[in-house]
Amino acid sequence: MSFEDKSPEKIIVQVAIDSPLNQLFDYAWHEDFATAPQKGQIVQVSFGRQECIGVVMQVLDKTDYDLEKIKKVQAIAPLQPISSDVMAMAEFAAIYYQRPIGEVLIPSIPKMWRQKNKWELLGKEKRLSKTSAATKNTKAQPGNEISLNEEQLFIVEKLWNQSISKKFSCNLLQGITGSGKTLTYLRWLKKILDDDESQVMIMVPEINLTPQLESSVEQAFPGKKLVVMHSGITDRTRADNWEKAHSGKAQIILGTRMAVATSAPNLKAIVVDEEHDLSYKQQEGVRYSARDLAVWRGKKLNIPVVLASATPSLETWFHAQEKRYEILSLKERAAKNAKPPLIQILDLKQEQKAGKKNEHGISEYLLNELQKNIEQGRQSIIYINRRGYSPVLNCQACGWLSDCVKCSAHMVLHKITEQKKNLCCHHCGVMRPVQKVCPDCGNTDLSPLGKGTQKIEEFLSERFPKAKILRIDADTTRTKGSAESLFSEIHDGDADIIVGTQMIAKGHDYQSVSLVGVIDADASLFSQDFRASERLFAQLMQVAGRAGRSEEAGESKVIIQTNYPEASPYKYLRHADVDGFLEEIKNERQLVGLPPFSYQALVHGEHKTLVQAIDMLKDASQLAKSDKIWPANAMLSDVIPRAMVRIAGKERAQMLVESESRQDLQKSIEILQHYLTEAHTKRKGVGWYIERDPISI
DNA sequence: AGCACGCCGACT
DNA sequence: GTCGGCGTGCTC
Repeated sequence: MSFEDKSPEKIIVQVAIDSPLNQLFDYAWHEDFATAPQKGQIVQVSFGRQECIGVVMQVLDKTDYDLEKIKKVQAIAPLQPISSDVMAMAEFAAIYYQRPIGEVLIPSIPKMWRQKNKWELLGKEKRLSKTSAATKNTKAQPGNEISLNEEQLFIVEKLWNQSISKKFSCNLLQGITGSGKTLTYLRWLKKILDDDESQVMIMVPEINLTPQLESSVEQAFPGKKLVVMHSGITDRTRADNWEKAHSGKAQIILGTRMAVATSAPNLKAIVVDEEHDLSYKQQEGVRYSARDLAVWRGKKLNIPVVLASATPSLETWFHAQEKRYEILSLKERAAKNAKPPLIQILDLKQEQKAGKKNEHGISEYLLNELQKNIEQGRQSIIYINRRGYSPVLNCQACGWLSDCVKCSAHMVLHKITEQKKNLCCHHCGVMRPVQKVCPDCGNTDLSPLGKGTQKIEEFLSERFPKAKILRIDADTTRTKGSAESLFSEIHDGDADIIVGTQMIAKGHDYQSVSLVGVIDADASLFSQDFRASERLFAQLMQVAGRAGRSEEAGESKVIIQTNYPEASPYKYLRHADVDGFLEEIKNERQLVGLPPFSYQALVHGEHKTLVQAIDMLKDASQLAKSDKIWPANAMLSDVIPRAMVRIAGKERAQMLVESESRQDLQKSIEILQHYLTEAHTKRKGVGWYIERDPISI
């Protein structure tokens, strides 16, 4: 090659790379490439001393960078460009969540597609194992469709009309447990899929907890190709599934929050099931809300979006009230004769006054109900949202508590075997054997304070020695397949009592559970977080829904123990009054100007020392507020230590940015980002990030 | 963020 | 004499 080659007509592409640098990098399009560059193409480039993959963001005929230093694109992935809606969504998310575009886009591409040496392998068909499942699926069973009730049919029709009109619309599909939300939206999607080209996306909170979901959705669409996208599948499967969606070969994309960025050329509908679920919010890296992005994507594509929930998030519910979203309610229980469970709020103070016993936090009344239920051969659930044996170990002589060295949290006592107990920090994961004596005073009488699932399990097995008790929490479901086998034990009727955390509330139908007992829910009433009561309500509604899903269960009862029966979540739970509850918290929020009546972003800072973390945020805050273009409408709070100051040895501080105007909030976080970047260079070891729409503050 | 280069301390 | 500590500087 000679210097005459430096023709000015060189094609330049701007490439997004997975790096924290907030910029694109210019590369020359290799003259040997047979095709012209296109936005969205996945390419391999040399970046510094490393080889990495990038995405073409723009095609230009010149560069502002030094032409001498420009490198050539090395290879093009054997794939179509990423669909334009995903590209646009990534560009939006990069600005909205204040992260470089590459950090948003590149991680959404499966790992194997990010390795050039795997490209060829991925083109080849895998072994036959998975294809047999597909063949099984083609065995359609026509006429086997469950017939919908009038309410459901009406909604299917309404959604179908939206599909025909080819316009964006967002729908809140609100219906109590057992009202057939899933059945309803599946039927609508099926109509869409009558067109062989069409694709649909279904998002669910945590698919690993509902292994049977995949097959049940598959059965709903005989002859159609379904792929799943979640963290529980192998890299190879994920790469294959992504490609099938990306190329249009798969019609149904079922997955968790990560699925929202799956490229799909013919997407015609998006469903976000259990839209209120917090797992839609990514809590590390780019802290996006998959639900919000799904709505954005639907709008971009001019297709209908369905947000389904029995207990919608206040944000979604409010949009529906304000007529920005269409509200589709399912008010009837689908199964005839299935009666809603009786919800009792049990006042523990009254019980105590009446001299009733309360063993291990379970009232005499609840114990008696348990006893009755066992005698009748029915299943019961005891819900306690705390895993482990006991939340803290305490020295009664000197008051020592089992605190974690690296975190501002107690270490939780876990029973490993009958004899052996460990202390474990739920925040940094540190685990150590429990000491025999108090490290401060040498006292040998250390006692566990409070109770978790293990302690309740232990107590119940002493109290009901003949009953079969199963515990379901993060500890018993850690290994692959263990959740599945536990749940099938329940379905087979092997368990009399199920003790568990919120894990038991998600998705599963238990046919013969007729008693749900909630113990120790009060703690979240006093949380700093303004969303705590909303969460508690949703959670309890969901566990309550586990009772009486079928006629088999007969008269079902939900007993919620509390010291504060007048607290609003309990008040509305009594009559399962979702709208009443949401109306009340909406009014509260309006009064104090909290979301959805304002928009928020939380600026996090972290460092080994709290002072440094705080100072850094303070500096940025000062600079930002005195900037000429700082919006008058944007409020910046004081810098405060986080509720949990220390995690894994890092001290954390925060400040809140709030505005009634979305645009002004955007403006202000851009200003803050600018100064943080400056301030950051002046300090070493200080980390920061801006979290848009924080779920807990 | 990676990954280099670069210039000072305890080891075969 | 070298391995390695992490300071700072760059990535089209």
